[in-house]
Amino acid sequence: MTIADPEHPLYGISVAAQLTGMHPQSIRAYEDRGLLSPARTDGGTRRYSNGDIGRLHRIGGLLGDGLNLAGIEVVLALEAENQRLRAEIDALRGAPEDPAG
Amino acid sequence: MTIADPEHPLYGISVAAQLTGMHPQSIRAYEDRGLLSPARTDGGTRRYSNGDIGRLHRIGGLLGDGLNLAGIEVVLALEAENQRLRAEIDALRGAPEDPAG
DNA sequence: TGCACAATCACGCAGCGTGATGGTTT
DNA sequence: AAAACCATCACGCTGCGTGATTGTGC
Repeated sequence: MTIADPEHPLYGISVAAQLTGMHPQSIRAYEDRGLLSPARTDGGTRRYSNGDIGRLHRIGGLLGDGLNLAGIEVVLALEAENQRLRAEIDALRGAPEDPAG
Repeated sequence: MTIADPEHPLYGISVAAQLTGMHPQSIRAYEDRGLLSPARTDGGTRRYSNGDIGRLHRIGGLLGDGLNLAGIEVVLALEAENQRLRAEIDALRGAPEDPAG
């Protein structure tokens, strides 16, 4: 069931805009800054996955906190690394490998 | 030798400005934003430690990368947490508890 | 065929740097 | 008494949101 994959391309940009409360132009600007990389159709139209929507929500939260795009880029990278470090700690402690089972 | 303590208050704001290449007004603005908390004399004059200077250098680096103050606040917190997580991993791996011995 | 999309330009608002001012600490 | 400090105001520059435009994909 690849359709349930969080990275499966599902939405056009206007739907992504509705789901996130963002302006389509803003979403394109975030992509220009490298904050996300949605899939594209053969013709070049963007297709957003649920993972992309989640990432846009995180971006919107950080924007609401007053961060600019340069800061959001660094923060997202640090948060990803942080998550990886926490997983490593769990593994070293012998915790269950995957809480989602 | 408390004088060697990296948190020992040493410099006035103009010296801190020289050491970091920053404008004194900017340094005060960073403090207003909660990015650092230098010591104060009884009269209220700021005194910067070497730790404060290092933090200002890090702030300057992030500013050079285009981050705004809101982003720098989040990044510094994430970097501190990141460092703590790495130390925890080292400890779990049986590395020496304190490299400074 | 029509509607949504792509890419680009223009304008307005807010954050930040920095100079100026007047009073206080060292 | 002088020099450095404090806090605050004012102005200019830049990043970002967003509307308008013209052409293309679905």
